[in-house]
Amino acid sequence: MSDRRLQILDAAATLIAERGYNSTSVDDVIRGAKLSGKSHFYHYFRSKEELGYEVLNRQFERFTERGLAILREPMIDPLERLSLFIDAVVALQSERGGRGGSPFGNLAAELADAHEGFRVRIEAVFERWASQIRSLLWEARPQLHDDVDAVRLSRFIIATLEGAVLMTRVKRDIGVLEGIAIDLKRFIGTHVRDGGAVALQGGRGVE
Amino acid sequence: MSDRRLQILDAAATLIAERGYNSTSVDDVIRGAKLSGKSHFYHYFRSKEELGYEVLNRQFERFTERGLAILREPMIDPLERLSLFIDAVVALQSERGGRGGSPFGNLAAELADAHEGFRVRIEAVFERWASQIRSLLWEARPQLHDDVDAVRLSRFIIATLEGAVLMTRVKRDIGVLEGIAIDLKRFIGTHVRDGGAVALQGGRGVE
DNA sequence: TGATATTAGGACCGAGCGGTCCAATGCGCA
DNA sequence: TGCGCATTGGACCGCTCGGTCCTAATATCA
Repeated sequence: MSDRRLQILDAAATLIAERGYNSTSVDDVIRGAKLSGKSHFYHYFRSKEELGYEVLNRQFERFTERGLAILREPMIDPLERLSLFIDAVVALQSERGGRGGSPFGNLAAELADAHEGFRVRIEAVFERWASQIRSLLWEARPQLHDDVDAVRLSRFIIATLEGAVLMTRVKRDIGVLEGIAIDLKRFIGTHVRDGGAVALQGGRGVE
Repeated sequence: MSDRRLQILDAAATLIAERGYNSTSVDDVIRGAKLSGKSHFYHYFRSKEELGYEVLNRQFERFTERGLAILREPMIDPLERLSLFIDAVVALQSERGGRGGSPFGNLAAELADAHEGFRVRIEAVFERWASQIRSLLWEARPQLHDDVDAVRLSRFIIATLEGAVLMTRVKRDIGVLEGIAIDLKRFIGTHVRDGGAVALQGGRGVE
């Protein structure tokens, strides 16, 4: 992948995260990536749609490196990994200063009904994310109650995190996400055999 | 409020829920509400922005009538009301066939960072919603553990529901929302003194 | 009947959109 | 030196956008 292509992708990713796909014009991307003109952009991408697809892929790659990687750390207890992963999501959002929500959730809300091509790609992203959590839960199954439904629990975790990031954006208050993260860990703890006191810190109401 | 105004508001609400605010043109609204032309529309609304604000208000009014009303039913046990409210959210989304997510969540994702006017209005909507849940939790406090944080729990409920509706939209599968609703009730149940077996049905893993 | 809103309908505006095309540069490499 | 590619820069296209303006037709009620 050429440098310029990555440069365009990064500029577009930032803009789309801030303003959404439709409200980010190709001219905005050109300005953001400091290209010389339209022809320069269309030298690298066939269309704005293609750009959008690749931005989504790249955002997921980044998320895989900076967030999901924690789920696969082999030396850490699986449930603690899950806790660290939730912390990482909070930290990632904190870095952005509350603005610019989840790159997936944003596109989902904007395009899920309007653009089938994006919908299926976003669905695939969430599925890959969920499958990572599922395999972690599988790894942790000796510590969990027998009747834990990994599919349902993984969806619950993702939905809650996505919703929490959205609320944080609206209220411009990272504390919202932090509080929900604590409660989410508590909920996961209720699936653990001994009550969840081991790996998932944060008892009821403890800040 | 004149009939025509309401007609425009309803048409716009449907379109904006489906396609978002930016992707709904004034001409679309005119076609949807069967107006004769632009001047006819601008006879009732000063701008598209004003229309958007009033659509948001109207959506919240509708949600107050059809959803939040359950939270205030005086003859039902508060925790059971909360359960019924969650069921109502599921039913509302089910009616829409999985498409068209939360009218608030959609606008939030699309406009929270880009348009301050919308952001503060959406924040107010979520705050009013949260306050209804808080006062219900206050009512239910004899049944709850002493250390339940009503502010945090109400935010958790809203975030999870919003996230779940979004996931349902992406996967086009109402079962996602139904599963998360069950888990959400279970989580609320963990805040109840006797273990939550009374008002909130649905034990662990029971479908 | 006449005065007054409301409704209808279309022409028009400046701006931005995604996208195409073209001509002129640099710039390394055989 | 000359070939080929990346880069620069701008003109241009058809279309849609939010919004304005102006003129009739139609309903309402004194």
